[in-house]
Amino acid sequence: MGRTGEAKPTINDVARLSGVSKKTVSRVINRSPLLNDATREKVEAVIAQLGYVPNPQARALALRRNFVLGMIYDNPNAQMVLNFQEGVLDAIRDSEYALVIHPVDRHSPTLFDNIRRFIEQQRLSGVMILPPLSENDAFAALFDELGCNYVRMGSAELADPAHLVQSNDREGVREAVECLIAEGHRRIGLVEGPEGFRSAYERHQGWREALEAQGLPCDASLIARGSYTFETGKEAGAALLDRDDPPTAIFASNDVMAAGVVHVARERGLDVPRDLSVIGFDDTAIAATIWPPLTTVRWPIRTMARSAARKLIHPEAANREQSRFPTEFVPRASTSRPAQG
Amino acid sequence: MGRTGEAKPTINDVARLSGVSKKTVSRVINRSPLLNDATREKVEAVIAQLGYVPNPQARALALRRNFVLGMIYDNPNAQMVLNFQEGVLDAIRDSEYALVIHPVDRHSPTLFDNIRRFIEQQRLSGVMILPPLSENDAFAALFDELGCNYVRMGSAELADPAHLVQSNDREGVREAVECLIAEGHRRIGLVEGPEGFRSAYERHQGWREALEAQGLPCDASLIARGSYTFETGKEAGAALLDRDDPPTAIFASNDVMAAGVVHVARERGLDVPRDLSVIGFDDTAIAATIWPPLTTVRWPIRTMARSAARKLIHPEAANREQSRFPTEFVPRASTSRPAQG
DNA sequence: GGCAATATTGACACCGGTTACCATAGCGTG
DNA sequence: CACGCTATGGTAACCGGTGTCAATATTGCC
Repeated sequence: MGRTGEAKPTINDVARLSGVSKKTVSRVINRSPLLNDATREKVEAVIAQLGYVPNPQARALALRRNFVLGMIYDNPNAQMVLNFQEGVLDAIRDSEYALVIHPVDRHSPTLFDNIRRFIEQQRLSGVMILPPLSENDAFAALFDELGCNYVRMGSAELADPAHLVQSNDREGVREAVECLIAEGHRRIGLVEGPEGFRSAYERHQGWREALEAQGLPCDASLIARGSYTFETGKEAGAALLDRDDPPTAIFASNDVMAAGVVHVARERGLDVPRDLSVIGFDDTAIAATIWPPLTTVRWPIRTMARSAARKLIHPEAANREQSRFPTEFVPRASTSRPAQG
Repeated sequence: MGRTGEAKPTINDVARLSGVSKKTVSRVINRSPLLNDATREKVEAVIAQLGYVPNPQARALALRRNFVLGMIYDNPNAQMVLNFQEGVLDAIRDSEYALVIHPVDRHSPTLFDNIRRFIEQQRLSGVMILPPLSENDAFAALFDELGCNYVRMGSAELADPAHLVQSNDREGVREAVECLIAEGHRRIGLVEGPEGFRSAYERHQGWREALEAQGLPCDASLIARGSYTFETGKEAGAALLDRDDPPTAIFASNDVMAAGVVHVARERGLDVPRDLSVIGFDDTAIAATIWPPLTTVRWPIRTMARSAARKLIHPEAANREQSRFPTEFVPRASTSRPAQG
């Protein structure tokens, strides 16, 4: 076993002690099939005795590839980012890959330089880009230019399916809003996500499709915009509730904003769900944590992350694997039939 | 600028094009002082022209050190983990360092092997260990054995101050509980954290010290244990509220459990804070998000993370830098005077 | 037993940087 | 003008792995 403080054993030490060449040791490490069992066992014994572990930097240099995946994001939602990280780690567990993370500020003027430097310096074998960054086609161009493999997480049809893992937000929202309609709601508000977000657009469309399918109006006064934060959820919720004719139900484009809507309803003495039904999106931890527990739409972040990581690790298999994942409606206690009237 | 798909330029290309030796290019990269300005400028021009970026793997191999920091954790609290990641990234921004993350399951029987493999394989320049993992002295021994630099994030006095960044949880809790007492509360419950957690112990002691200083009883029936999750917070809260003589205020050892307490109080028709005051710990996003906004104690995770990363990057400076950080009381709306009676 | 075919193994260059040490140029001196 | 010094730059070896290809050992077969 490795002794404290001493230099780590190298492939040369193993070769010398087992009386074979470096190359043979290398073959043992890489499980080359053209190798005598006796030799293999002899070398493996020495490896175990020395506690030898191959140096990943040397390997990366010789192979001209680095067993490191990168994750680039700028996301207000901690739980989502963490779920994603977990999913990636599921995929690389027990492999030689590692995950380096690179959060950025998407409003920074140096964003592109920042990402370029990150990619050039680290020479990753691939990167995953989370929304909303992933919605920007300019990044795809940058990664192509840098010769860096990448996968974008998206919520909609984007250009290049080989570099994409997506969920079907639109259908998920439509299903959720249809449930509200089925329960008798007729005025259903929308707290939509920020301008320029693909996910915001898709969820908006899901809401619209559900209403239009039932011949219900989708007028603009039923829509308020937030920016995926709790505070803006409160503001948007307040704007909708200020109408003369407030909605009896509100769909918010993410859980955090939905929590803001619940919050502001409460401040105004409204009971959720009796006076107002609320539905969120994401099914992050907050959904089950607030009172009342939030009805929401879950998208399988962790599963998608696993898939994204696998695409980077096994590029050949990339195009075979499913890359569109269904969402799931999660009914909880923040929705009910509307109060009559 | 780097052209798409082509092999990246190496130090040899730069040397050839600028008509000097590799070594001279290396000197330029490393800003060696014994170098003619004319030569330097010539080489720098070629570097810019080629878009040359040194290969970090080759560097790591030659220098026998890897510019990568690791972060090991098993934490139920997403916001805390993310804040920590942000802090580390503050510290390594604009440097050549990268951060790799390694979440683990602390109940896994293979935990030690898992961490050992991670360290041996990645050859990091240092790792940061988050609570509750950081409270286990066996890890420190493991890292010492592996010759891996490390910093433990702790909430209490631990063995080795050079490898430790801590916050003063006990004082923070004492201050918070003293505020409750000052408002007139006399029966103050404690939802403590899981057995074996140093942070749980320290926060428990803070509660106890505050009560004892005022001569108030701290009997065991005022204590219920959770495991830092929302569900167990609900259960512990329910246990305390089931007393014949329920507390008028409850301190929960983290925000998530505090949210659970608020939740269960609500289920029983109690109004927070009128019928029950609740204080949490951490000041993660959930604190401001639930209703009513939670009074809590903030520990400066991000600042501490920055400090931890700096300790790993500049080991010489490690012992000079402050390594005990104060907490801060954050009053919000979940506390008030007790209802009389 | 001799030979070709095949299974194993080794020698050596190379990946892209670094360090140790040497060579040369420019310059002041005796 | 030979000499020694400093400033600068080059050469070669090395970090710890990998690929190529040739060398050797073993085996099957006549």
